[in-house]
Amino acid sequence: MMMSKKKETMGRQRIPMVRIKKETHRQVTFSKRRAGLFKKASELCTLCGAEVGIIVYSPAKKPFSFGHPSVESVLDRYLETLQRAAAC
Amino acid sequence: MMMSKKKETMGRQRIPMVRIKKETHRQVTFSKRRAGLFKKASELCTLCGAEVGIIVYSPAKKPFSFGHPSVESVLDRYLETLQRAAAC
DNA sequence: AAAACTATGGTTAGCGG
DNA sequence: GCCGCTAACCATAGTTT
Repeated sequence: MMMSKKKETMGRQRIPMVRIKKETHRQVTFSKRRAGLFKKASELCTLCGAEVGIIVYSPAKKPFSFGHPSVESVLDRYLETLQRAAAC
Repeated sequence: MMMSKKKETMGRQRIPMVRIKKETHRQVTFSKRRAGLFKKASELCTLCGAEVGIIVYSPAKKPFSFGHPSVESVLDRYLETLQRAAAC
């Protein structure tokens, strides 16, 4: 319940850049920041014509991915590059 | 009455979310935003204990990568997952 | 658990060196 | 090209619904 009109929320607070201890809090932060990361990646693709592939494993080891034009195409290209380098 | 002092810079301006036309400008934005993306990824790893692998191809098709603990380990795990799914 | 909200920390566009 | 600067836009921590 809102008691005062001055400040409805505390706004964003600074958090120390270390592993978040509380499991539930860590999970919430993971969800929010994963969404933010994928949005940033999407903007990089749109603005600059970049191709991006991202794979993320959650603290619970669940996989999430982002790809433009697709994860597979970016991965394939990367693996090809590695093979070509190894062949030299 | 004194004239207000002119602002030294315009600060950050809003840019339309479409491909940047000017090549040099696009390259600068790519460099800045790629660094920002990798930093966000690094924070996600630290805060949440996530594992992240990112591959980016610049507009000039030059590859950049980020990985925690390493690109290879995240990629390997992802490819394993795909194989296991295909085997079912 | 997930979604909405909002103030504030953080990212970055535009310049200058 | 990269680095630093500033101001304004944007992401998100903390909170409520």
